Amino acid sequence: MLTKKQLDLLEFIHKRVQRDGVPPSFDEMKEALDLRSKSGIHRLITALEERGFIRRLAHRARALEIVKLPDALQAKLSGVPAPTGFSPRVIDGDRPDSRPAAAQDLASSGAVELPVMGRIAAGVPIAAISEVSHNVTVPASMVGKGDHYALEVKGDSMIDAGINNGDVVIIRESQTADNGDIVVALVEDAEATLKRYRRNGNAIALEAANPAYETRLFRDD
Amino acid sequence: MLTKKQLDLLEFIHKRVQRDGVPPSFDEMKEALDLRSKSGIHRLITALEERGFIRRLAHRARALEIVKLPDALQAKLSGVPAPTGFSPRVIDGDRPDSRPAAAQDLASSGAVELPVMGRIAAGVPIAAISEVSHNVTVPASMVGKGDHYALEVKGDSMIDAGINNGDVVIIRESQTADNGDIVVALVEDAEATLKRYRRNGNAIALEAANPAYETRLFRDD
DNA sequence: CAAAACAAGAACACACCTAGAACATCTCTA
DNA sequence: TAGAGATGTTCTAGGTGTGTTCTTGTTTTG
Repeated sequence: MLTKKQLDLLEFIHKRVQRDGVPPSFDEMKEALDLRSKSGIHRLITALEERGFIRRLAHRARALEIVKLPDALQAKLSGVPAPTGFSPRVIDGDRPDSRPAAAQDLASSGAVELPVMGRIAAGVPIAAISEVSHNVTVPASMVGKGDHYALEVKGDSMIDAGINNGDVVIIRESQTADNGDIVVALVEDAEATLKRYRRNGNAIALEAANPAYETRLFRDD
Repeated sequence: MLTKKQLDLLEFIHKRVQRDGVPPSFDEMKEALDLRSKSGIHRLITALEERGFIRRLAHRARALEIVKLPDALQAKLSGVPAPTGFSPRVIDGDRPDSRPAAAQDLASSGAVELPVMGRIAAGVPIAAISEVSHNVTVPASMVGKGDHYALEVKGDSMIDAGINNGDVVIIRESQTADNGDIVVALVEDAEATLKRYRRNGNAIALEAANPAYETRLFRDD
């Protein structure tokens, strides 16, 4: 999936994040790969992003994040013997309730099972999400790193973003959101809606992707 | 499932990814199989992709990835009858004995694998559908009775029906269509488009779900 | 606010790569 | 044994990956 250079760069980024907790700048990557120019790095980064290995924010310093590692690299870095090797990693028996072990099992066969946590309003808010209603199986390619779950969308407020009434959306759990991300917004602990997130100073805007709905503004807290 | 040549190639690719972390180029594969031309490799790769053993990005160097290994190869390489695909990011090794491969895993977990037969234009027609480009795994609940396949939608002509550019649609093969059904229309044996079907007497209308596109009318035959 | 740090990307050169048509064999299987 | 499919080969076309130099514009920081 990746060329040698791309793999090298990914490995370097990963090491730096491990060591410093901060991704390297283009200049540092340039040095690491022994290049004389940053624009080569720029293209490699673009290629990695295109292939889904990293995520990035445009025009932001060091704003990149490793989404997944290729199998080869993962084996190498973790010291775990090669995949075909016999590698019984025992997982403790405690299955975290809402994240079924099935999800992991299936990953190897191109599919992942995710819990559907009920419905969410894209227009009018609905009671907050809590219970697992059932599971759906989705292609593994839809799922990146981290914990995920699914929600059924009710309403049409995100229609311009290609999210229709009745669609099932896959949500990645995260502690942060970037401007323009579509997020599950939990407002006043009671209503959960799907909105586009935009922050401006200490104001937060939740926009619908449908002109018929208004943007809602909130204060920082 | 695979011919000898296909299996050989798959084995070679697997070994190289294991060793280098980087998949081989067509040229390297050509050497490995002792061929004088890369186009033979091209066909083998296509065959492997069609059968779901590898995934690939078009027009990208070395952009291929092994999705699964046939049982025979797996046993051979590991010396141990491994239960799943070879992907290491999965927790393997703690399975109740040998569950063969993807097919069964999926069947028991509410998922079905369907072939993606290329792209279809929702706006402008595209050459008729024929070849399998890769497979997708979908929830079993999306699939009813009969044969199904998948198509990737290109264009926006069905946007009002909730079908967006880039969506993958699941098609059920059928000999008949009712008024209002969305069908894959094969017109004059050359163009395949996604349209809403409507019959009136002996005239057939193919409507797009986007006011920007015109309804096309055909005679019965 | 200005300087320093950074990301984006155009343009050029060159090696490396993928896509696919066309034709001849060869090998199974109905 | 005919037909379909798999393979081997040759040839052609065109796109990609990388290294380099320079320029432009944005963001972060002191």
